[in-house]
Amino acid sequence: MILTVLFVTINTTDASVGFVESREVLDKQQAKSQVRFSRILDAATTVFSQKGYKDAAVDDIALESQTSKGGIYFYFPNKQAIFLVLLDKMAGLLRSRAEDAMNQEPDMLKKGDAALYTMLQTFAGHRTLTRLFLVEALGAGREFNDRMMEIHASFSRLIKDYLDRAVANGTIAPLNTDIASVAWFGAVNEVVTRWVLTGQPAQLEEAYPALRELLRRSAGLVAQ
Amino acid sequence: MILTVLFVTINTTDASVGFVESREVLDKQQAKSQVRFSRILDAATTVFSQKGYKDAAVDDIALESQTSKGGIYFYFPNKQAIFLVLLDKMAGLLRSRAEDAMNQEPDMLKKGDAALYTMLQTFAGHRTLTRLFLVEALGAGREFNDRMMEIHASFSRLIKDYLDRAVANGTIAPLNTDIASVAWFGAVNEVVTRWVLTGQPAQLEEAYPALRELLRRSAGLVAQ
Amino acid sequence: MILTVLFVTINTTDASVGFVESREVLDKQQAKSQVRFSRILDAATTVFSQKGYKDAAVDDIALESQTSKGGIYFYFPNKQAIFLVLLDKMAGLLRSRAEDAMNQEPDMLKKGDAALYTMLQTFAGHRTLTRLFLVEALGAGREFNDRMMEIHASFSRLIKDYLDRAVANGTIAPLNTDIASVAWFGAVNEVVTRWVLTGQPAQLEEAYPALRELLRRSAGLVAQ
Amino acid sequence: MILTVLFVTINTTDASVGFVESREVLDKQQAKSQVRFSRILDAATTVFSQKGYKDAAVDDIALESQTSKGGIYFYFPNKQAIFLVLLDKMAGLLRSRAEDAMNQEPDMLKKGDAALYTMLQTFAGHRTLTRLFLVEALGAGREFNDRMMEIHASFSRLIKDYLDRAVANGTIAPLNTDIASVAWFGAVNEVVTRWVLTGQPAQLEEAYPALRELLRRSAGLVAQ
DNA sequence: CATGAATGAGAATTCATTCAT
DNA sequence: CATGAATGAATTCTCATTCAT
Repeated sequence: MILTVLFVTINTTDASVGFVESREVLDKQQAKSQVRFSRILDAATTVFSQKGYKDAAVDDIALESQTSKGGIYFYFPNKQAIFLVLLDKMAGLLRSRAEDAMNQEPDMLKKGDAALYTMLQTFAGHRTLTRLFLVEALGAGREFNDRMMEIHASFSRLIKDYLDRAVANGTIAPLNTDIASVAWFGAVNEVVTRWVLTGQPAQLEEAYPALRELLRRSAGLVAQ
Repeated sequence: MILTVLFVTINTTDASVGFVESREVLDKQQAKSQVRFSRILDAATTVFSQKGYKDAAVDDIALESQTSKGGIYFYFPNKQAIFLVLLDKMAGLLRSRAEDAMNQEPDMLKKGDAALYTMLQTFAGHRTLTRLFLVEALGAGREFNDRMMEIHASFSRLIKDYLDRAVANGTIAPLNTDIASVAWFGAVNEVVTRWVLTGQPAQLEEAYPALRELLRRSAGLVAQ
Repeated sequence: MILTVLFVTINTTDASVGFVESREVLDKQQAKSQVRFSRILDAATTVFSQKGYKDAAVDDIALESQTSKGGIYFYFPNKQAIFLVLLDKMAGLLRSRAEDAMNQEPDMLKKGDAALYTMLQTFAGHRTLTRLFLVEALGAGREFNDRMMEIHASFSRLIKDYLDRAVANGTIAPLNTDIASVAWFGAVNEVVTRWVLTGQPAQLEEAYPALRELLRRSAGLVAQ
Repeated sequence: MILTVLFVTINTTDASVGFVESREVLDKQQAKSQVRFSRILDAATTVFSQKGYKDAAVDDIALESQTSKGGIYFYFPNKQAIFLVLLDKMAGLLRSRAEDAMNQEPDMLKKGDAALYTMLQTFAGHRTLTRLFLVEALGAGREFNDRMMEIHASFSRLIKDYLDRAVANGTIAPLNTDIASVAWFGAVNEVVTRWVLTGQPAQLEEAYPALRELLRRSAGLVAQ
């Protein structure tokens, strides 16, 4: 790398350019690293999703990502770590999209609708990640259960916060938001899981109206 | 094993007696067989629930059931079969209890309540089986997903039938029972899953009132 | 197995034979087990001795012992255990032979001679085990060092006891038996190590007279 | 490497100077090279001594020496070479010190004492190198055994020469110096090995008087 | 010259399944 | 029928070595 820098320096008249170039060189390397990192994650998504966590071999991921086994272990300490990164990625994606959708909607009632629709949309747009998230993750082993429950809990909490605010707000009548939030999450979960495993409904978003109606009513709201 | 018994017989009284009483012997043997079969299933429940499907070794089950590996392979063609029997056992238990509860209740509305309460009760009484059913089963591998979806579907259909009848009945207003049944099942699922993995609520049945209220309302019923 | 027993019983007139045969059957199995166990140990001796502990693959031992890898892991929990068994075997062999030789010799001075000669003889008769014991064991890894030092210490202690008794006895004049015993052990060690690695002297026993003289003198005894 | 230095030069004063002073630059570079070379050796000493040859990773050495893996492979063709350099370094150190000590002592008897004391002192002052030399080296693999035996032999020869001269000299009575030299080396070896592995005696030099006495006597000398 | 990403050939260990006894 | 020895394919992870930058 220093050689590269020197080469540039000698061939230019400005040393500072040398540093600029050096930055670029570094960037190029980092970019390459990034690309490979992503390629591994993509491959892992595919493989985990196809074979399940336990049945997926690191070799499979290496093959799929066009890397070597050693290459994968350069980026990840072990198989589990890959899975966890994927899980967190999906959870983060869902959370941020849902929160964004809610923030952009001033109306309290419509906030919930927006979040629900956004989540269905996000799931629909990442079918393999969704499979990982809803199907493979729970049974992937003792070590993952805690993490999964945290993630589930974080979504339930998101819903609970919304419901609590809506109650405080007077938008909806008081209800057991603890159970309600868990149940809501479960309801959406199951609809999405069925879609991911059986392909019903063909377009996940088709479930939106009925689901919205259901959740609204369960919170004591009459359809308008 | 018959031979074993015979052997004993031979050494106690008379070999011919052994043959004469072979019928009785067979029964005895069948009973013994049954016992061993159950012992294996119980052991499998424990082990699968503790380690998960993939991490559970047939040796573990053999140890726990006080049999030998070979013994297990006499009763089951392979490891997967044990798991499937367990799954079906739990599904059957749940279904029959829920159906019984509904049949015993003439009032349409209360049928649903009874089914819900019975299911929570059944889950609560079989925590390890529940864990298998809701946590381990999904991620246990490709081969199990279809079966699991069938089971999920069968419960959703049970709910759907009930809702359809209630609609036809005029008990509740028309609604998308396809989505509703799946969502209901998911809602209950998630509440039970949380309980199984985190121990909340301490008594699963505590969730009943809130859950009942929620589901009722979602079907357009006002709490009485 | 029971079948075998029965078969025998039915075809004989004496039930007690049944038991005799059953014993024999068991013995036959146990004998087979013993044979395989030994075959693995022998193979391990060869392989470890040829390649060293670290470079020896369990696969090599499996090949050499005409077993499968799994077969080896049925008898030993891991590679290390095989090595330790071998080490203990050699240590036990040496110790017991040396002690026997000393016990059979009433004369104090000759006890030492007998022990020395016996050890040289034993080493000479088990060249590969000796290699393991003196060459491979020390550098085989942190976990083995403690054990090796224990073994070394046990031999030094054997020598020290002898020296102490000889001193108490008046056979030899007082000396620092702590250092002397370690040094003696080291002296013999090195002579044997050279033999094992370079083949000098051709017959290890050839070193006996000089070594005996050396050790005797070091204890303050004049050659007779 | 010159280029690297040039780079620095360019950025500090004047590029042309860089070329003019290229001699000096080369020296500077060589010095830097030397430093890095030593740093790698020191790191290797530490790491090999801590983990053993096989368990030490080149990465560990790179980390410890604050270099990169590639850097190490610039100075050494492979891992084995590092170890051999270390071995030769220790052997050379011991030899030269022992020989110096002997040369500085005119009295034949005291030559031996001086050599012994110097060796103990040298070992005591380089505990990690000693560990490498006496513990790790033997079991490090087939390839090292020959070299180790050469080293052992070279020390034995040193001792043998001394003994032969002492015999020729009339200082000591004739004895089998071939075996005696090996035994002496082994005796010292074992005392040092025990110290390195168990920490006994706390100060290695404490063993000197007893050891000296022992060796002297074994050569037929009465303590004065 | 230095760096560290990349490779790929193993290594130890596990385990479902079979089968002789 | 029961047992447990035996198999061997599969799996995760390691690491010396190479080489583009």
